[in-house]
Amino acid sequence: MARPRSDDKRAAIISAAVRVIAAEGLGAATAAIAKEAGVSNGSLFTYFETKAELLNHLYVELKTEMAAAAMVGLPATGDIRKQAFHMWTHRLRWAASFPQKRRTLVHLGVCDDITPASRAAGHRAMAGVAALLERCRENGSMRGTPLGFVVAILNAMTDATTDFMIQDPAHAEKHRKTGFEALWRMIA
Amino acid sequence: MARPRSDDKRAAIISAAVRVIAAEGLGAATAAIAKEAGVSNGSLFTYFETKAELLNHLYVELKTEMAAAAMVGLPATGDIRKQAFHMWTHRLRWAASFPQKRRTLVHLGVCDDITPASRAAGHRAMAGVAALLERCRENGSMRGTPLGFVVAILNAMTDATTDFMIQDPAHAEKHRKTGFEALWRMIA
Amino acid sequence: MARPRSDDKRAAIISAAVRVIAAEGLGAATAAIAKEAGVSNGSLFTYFETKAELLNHLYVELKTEMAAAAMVGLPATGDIRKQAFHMWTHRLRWAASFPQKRRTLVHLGVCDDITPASRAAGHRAMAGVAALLERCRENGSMRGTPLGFVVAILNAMTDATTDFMIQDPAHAEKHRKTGFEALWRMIA
Amino acid sequence: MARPRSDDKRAAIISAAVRVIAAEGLGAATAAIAKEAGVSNGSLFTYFETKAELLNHLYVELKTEMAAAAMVGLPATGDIRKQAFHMWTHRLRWAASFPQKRRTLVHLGVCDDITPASRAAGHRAMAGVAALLERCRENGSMRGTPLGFVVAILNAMTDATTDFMIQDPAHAEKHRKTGFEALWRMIA
DNA sequence: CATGAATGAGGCTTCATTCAT
DNA sequence: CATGAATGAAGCCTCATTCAT
Repeated sequence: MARPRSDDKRAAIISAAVRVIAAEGLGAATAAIAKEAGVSNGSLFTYFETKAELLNHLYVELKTEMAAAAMVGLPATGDIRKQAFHMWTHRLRWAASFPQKRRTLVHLGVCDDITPASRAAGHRAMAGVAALLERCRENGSMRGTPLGFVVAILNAMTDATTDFMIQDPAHAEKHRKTGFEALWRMIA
Repeated sequence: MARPRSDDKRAAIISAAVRVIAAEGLGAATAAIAKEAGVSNGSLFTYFETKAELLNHLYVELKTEMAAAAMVGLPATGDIRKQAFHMWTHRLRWAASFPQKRRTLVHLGVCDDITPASRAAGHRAMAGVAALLERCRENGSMRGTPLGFVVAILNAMTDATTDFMIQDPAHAEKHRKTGFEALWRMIA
Repeated sequence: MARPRSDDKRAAIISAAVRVIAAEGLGAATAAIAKEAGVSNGSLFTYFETKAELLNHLYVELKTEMAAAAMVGLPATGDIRKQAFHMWTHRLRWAASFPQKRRTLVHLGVCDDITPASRAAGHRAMAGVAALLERCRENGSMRGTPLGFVVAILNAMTDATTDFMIQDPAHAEKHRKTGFEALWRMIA
Repeated sequence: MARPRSDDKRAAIISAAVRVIAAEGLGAATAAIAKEAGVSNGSLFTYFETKAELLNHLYVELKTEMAAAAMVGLPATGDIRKQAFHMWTHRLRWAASFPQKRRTLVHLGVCDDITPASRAAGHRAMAGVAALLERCRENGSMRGTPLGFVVAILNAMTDATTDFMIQDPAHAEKHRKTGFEALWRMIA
């Protein structure tokens, strides 16, 4: 039944795209991505019909991975603050562990080619995070405001903290804590 | 490095660039910008030797304008919280009044062509804001952390709040206040 | 040169090619033809080693079919004018009944990939028509000129008449007759 | 006022297109045309925004030139048959003198990129020819039929005759006459 | 200096054909 | 043999930048 479409190759393209886009920005040539993936120029287009489609998949995939990383191993029960800190820590750890992924995600966040559908998928991926956040703020100062706003603030805080951890890696650990305290003061 | 004749023309190019980049992203063609500015194709390059140079000037100019807008009419004396709120309000107002400038600035924030020198200039433009912030947090919970971190958080909060005011304009006023309260809880 | 298994599949490809080329011109992708034929991408190339080969077969086949259609049911004896009119009518009817075939044939008539051999085969397929024409003109004004020229004129007249019947279908019947009278005046 | 758009260059592109398309068909690469015209790749697109636009201009230009050639030096008065023969002769002479132009025109006649507007312009260019034809047939056997049909027949006859003159150049002169007699019998 | 034509290096995508399954 | 993924050479067109006028 012919050579089946290879999941490996698809994954190779996606991960090559992360590397190349992190290095060159969204202007990165599809040819460069294909080469980095060890795949022919045209093959890229059997996996993604269009550069925009590749970008959209990348966006959803990275956002999903990030959200999953944030929630992995979350203690099912226990102090809500502890849970929130777990999420915060894991999300920052992901950003620190995969700086190219994060950088690419930042690029994609501003990219005009990302469709509303992809943005929506990104939001859905964050559902778990949002739910956790909801419980954090349900008795706190932000109890009245739309959850979306709180999520936006979380994202912004995460980005700022990450940026600063990268700029000043010597005190990364401390910045992580400071960031969380600030966040907690805000929402709880 | 003779200064080109017309400052008007230069300004026209910059403001055209804002409009075109807001609409089309950083991929906007220099020719499109020139046309929007009512200037010839080639003239653009007598005012900016390179597209990258134009982008850098744009970045610094917008960042400076934004910072200035935030500080304009700041009551010289009086309650620090009131001053901070003034700054917060004016900065958000600027973002709301010039959505294209804001959008362009977001694009430029992620652009690889912006040099470290330009980023530094952007920081310098924010000196007044930073000083105000310093006074806000000098007795607060974030007293120990680098000022840069606090500035980063302010920027992130501003962006998130602006995004949400745009998404949900019906309650823009309320979001502005909510955002400020959250910010204040964090840093003061 | 083992004959491939399925004559059906071969026929499916040919008839798909007619449809696709009629719609998209000679630039039609082999993949599109294969898909329309319900056959895999690669299979097309076990039936026709090359796109050019497919086009050549198509050319000969259509030309042959057209010639056969023109001669089918030709009264063996009787008035030569009546025979000629029969041929004329049937040929036009074929063109009207299979507009895609005709359109494709027109495209192929100008295609650089059609070999002299294929053109020759096309001529051979027209032998019956040519013989009939020979009898038409043997006592007429064109008695001295090469038969090939007369055939060329017949073809040209057929094309022009068909074009006009398509353009102005309300009077198709009348145009057919007008065309034949004109032809007859010319050659008989 | 900058280098003005050069009519020479434009003409060079058009005539290069004729040569290249005559040789390679409509699949000819724009790059090949540009090279043949002694012009850069991209320059072609300052003169014709699109390959299709080039093709359309080519079509109208060639059709117009052909029609003009047919009518040039037409005796204003005198025998209508003589006038028709003059037109016939000059048109065939044009086809013989510029075989590449004719060949390209044949290609373009079947090209899907030629717009209805261009076809209409082509018809307009043939207005003089059509008027002459009208006078030829006004008392003849085709007096009742639409002029468009008669024009179509003329074109078809011209093409057939040209083809045959090319195939059998030894008797070109004779074929021209034979063709005209046949035409005259048909329409007059 | 202003203008806009000229340049040519790429960029994205398509496609005939090959080849692993 | 059938299948459809793989390949990579083009193709069309865009664009930053240069240069003739």
